[in-house]
Amino acid sequence: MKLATFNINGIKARAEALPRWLNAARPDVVCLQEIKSVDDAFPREVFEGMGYRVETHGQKSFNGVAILSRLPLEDVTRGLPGDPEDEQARWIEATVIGDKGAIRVCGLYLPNGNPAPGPKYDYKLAWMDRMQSRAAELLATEEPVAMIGDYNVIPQPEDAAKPEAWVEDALFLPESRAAFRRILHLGFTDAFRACHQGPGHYTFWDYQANAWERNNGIRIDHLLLSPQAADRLTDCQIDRMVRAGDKPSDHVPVWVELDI
DNA sequence: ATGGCTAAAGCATTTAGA
Repeated sequence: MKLATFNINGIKARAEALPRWLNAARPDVVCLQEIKSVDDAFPREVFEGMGYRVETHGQKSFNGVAILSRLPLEDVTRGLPGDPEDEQARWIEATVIGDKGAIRVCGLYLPNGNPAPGPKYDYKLAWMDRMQSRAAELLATEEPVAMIGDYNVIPQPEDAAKPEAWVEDALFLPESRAAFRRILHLGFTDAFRACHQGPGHYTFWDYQANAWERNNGIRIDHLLLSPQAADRLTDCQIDRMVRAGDKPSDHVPVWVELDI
């Protein structure tokens, strides 16, 4: 099963680039972030025509997540538990039925949190606390689980081309990184780091200041696997050249191959 | 502190991203 995450930065703006990548990469399942669309405006027919089931959790203008799957989906749920007041569309879950078994897939768009300190940063940390609770619940099932998406966290200095530029940013502050590690240390595996070590691996390049041309990137899109999923991991790659295409998102896809 | 760019809402400019 090929499972991918891709922050597309607007479904309308990616009307050409997203189908182009799907046709080339042929993922079985992809979790999308920042669809920036209400559910009714999502062009589901385009993807249904390519053989994908479409499940969206959108809102007007900002945020919004979705799951596209060529495999059957069961028990789709929308929203991160723990705060009934939270109206931001950043979390969707579904059980994907693979050839050899099932996996619970969570698609997430973790809050940016800038400027820090401030209410947006407080929201980010509170959201990560809620995510940790949900992650612990899912681990307790002892089933394969993948939590994949835009985490808006740079885990380590080697995950940024210029770490010194991020020291006061919500993506790299010690509190953000500690909250990320608390989730990881419940027992999840960072799929990319299980397959690749060292610096120079990024998933986001700013549109400004020729960041792509200078390879001034950061690694903030992650796939975290429960032990039962990590045991089935055979490959993980960043599709970095998508950033060089026409009208690209500022993020690129990251995918895993799982023997499920 | 800002932000050289991009997207969305909506029609001029603001908000948000990271």
